[in-house]
Amino acid sequence: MTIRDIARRCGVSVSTVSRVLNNHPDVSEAVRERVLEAVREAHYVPNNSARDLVRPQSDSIGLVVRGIGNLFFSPVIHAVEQAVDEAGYTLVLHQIRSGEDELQAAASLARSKRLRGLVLLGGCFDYTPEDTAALDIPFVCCTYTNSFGTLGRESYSSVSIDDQAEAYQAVRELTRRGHRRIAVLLDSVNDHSISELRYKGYCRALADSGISLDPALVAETGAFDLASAYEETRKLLERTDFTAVFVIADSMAVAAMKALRDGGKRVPEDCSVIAIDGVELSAYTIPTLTTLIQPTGELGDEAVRILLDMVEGRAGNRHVQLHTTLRPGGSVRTLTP
Amino acid sequence: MTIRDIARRCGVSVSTVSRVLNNHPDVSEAVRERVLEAVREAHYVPNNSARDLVRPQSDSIGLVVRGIGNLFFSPVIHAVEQAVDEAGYTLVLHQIRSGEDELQAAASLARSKRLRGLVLLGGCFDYTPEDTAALDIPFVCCTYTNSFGTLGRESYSSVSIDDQAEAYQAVRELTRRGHRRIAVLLDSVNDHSISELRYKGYCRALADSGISLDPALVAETGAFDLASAYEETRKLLERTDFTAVFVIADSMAVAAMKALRDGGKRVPEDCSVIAIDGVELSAYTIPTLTTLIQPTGELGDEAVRILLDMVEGRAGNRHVQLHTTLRPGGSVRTLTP
DNA sequence: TTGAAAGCGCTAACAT
DNA sequence: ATGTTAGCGCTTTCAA
Repeated sequence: MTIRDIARRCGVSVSTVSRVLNNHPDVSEAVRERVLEAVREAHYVPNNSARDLVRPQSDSIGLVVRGIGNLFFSPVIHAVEQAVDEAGYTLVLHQIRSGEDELQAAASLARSKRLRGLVLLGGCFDYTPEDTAALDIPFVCCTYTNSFGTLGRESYSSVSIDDQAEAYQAVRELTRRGHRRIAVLLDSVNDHSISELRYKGYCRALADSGISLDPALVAETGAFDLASAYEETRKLLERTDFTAVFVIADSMAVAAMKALRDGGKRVPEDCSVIAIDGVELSAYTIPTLTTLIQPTGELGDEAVRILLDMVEGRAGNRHVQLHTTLRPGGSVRTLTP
Repeated sequence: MTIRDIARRCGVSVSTVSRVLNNHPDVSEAVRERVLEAVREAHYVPNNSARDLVRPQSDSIGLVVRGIGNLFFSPVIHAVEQAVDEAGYTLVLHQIRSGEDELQAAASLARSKRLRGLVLLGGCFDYTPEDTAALDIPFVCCTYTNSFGTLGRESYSSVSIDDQAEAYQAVRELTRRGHRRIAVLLDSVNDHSISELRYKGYCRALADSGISLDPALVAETGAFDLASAYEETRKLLERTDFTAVFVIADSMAVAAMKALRDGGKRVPEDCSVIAIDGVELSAYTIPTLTTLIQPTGELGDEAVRILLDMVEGRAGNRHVQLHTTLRPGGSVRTLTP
């Protein structure tokens, strides 16, 4: 079933059918109706490949996500989808594995799908100009920046929170409430990524509070999954004692709270827990997780706004930094000596 | 950058480049090397649209998901992706909104992307033959069956658990442990979907245990989100009393446990909770949720196996029913009178 | 082993 | 208002 079949059925030319299909105004109402009817009854759907091939440019925006299952990404994906849709573009969602190179994947996707622009979700923080060379369309790093790479700020766009500053705030919230033995649960202290940034914020907060860093309080999971977070927290408990833990992500914090409880510590009576992200589910843990909520909807909206400004030539690249909001929860208590 | 540019750069014809790109054997090693080198340095990626257009059939399998954010779907999507990949096909992931018609979306996707087959995740349970008429390629309903539709069993494939039977098991687990005032938390008793099936299992289990159905114990949320689950559980608590709740999904159960706690009930001391699904996170609630785990990996694997058997003509349609496994958890206690 | 050329389904000039 | 036709980038006969 092609456009020619429809044309034949209606006794018109292919261009007329094409015009109807693309909502061009110069078609008589009668013919338009006839064509639409034929399209409907034949269940005809235009072949996108042929369209893409012939159109000067597509209306596709790519979204490359590392780990669609990441709880924190869900609302961001949703927002991006909505924003792209509202702007009249088509979203092409592409998920990659943790091992895959997102820039490589993005470049392939961009060329094969003729993308106009790209949103990268959950990518690396250390691109070099060579890495991004293959990407010849506008792109926005969503939820991260190139803090560890050599990519100039003028050569890419981003929307994110200030990971270091927010981590600083989270830990300061603990010191403000009297905690001094504060552990940190993270992926790795030098992953050149989110862990490292948030770890720096932790260190700076301790320093500013006159607390010296105790390596025993640093728990590295080496991964982002719940099982490792649980395990590391158990080990942490056996290794040393502390009155609070700063966890770099909500999901890990859920596992950490479980580990604390299984290790005989009540949250928040014996140990406080604070995290960053703010996934919906952590509002339903017992106790509710105290966390710095990322503005997921705005992150997605803003990413698309920046991208389309670039795509449509309204503006050049830019970097936007958003802020978190403290969701008080019940996992942090004030220490009264 | 097209195949012609590469051809020119190497001083060969486009057909030769095409042969190299498609791993045809009849190219001299020298030329092959030269072409590959040019491809690499030019960052050339073949235009997929052009390829799709000219190839008799694509190597694409579609996965249409309603709600990518659904925790329970994550591992299934992962498994499908892996299986499709391993079989040498390309997965096209398409997420739809809750309002959208998945068959409509699937049909469009199928035609525009020339899909060979489709996996439907989280679709409706009540298709009619007319609904699926537009779908002229093999498809598999993953995690559901057409229990409420008029579609003949011979005209589609499915992989799922027996929702009614599994719900029956879950509730029987409660009655076996002495519970008789058993509430149920679900979306709707007649949604012609998963809720309705699991509700039937609940009713049957009560009947078989000689317990009469009390309408006050039936809590309908009207939606699948956490907030509604929480609210309905709070209302349930005010309305009547009970010693156990059967929740039709893990995610809702997490919210329910919170509501019970906030309503002054300890789980499992004052109220037991059992659910179906088995998402990773519910293993980290306090207490660990007792639930019937769905074999998510197998659901995905089997869906792809069935689909490819159909696509490659090895076999016709078929229906596979898998079983859940009880994850004991700590949210159910035995009632000792 | 290689090249020339047809044509996949569609859109957008350019004609009429 | 409608039709004719030239490609878009690619794969694949068919010929050399």
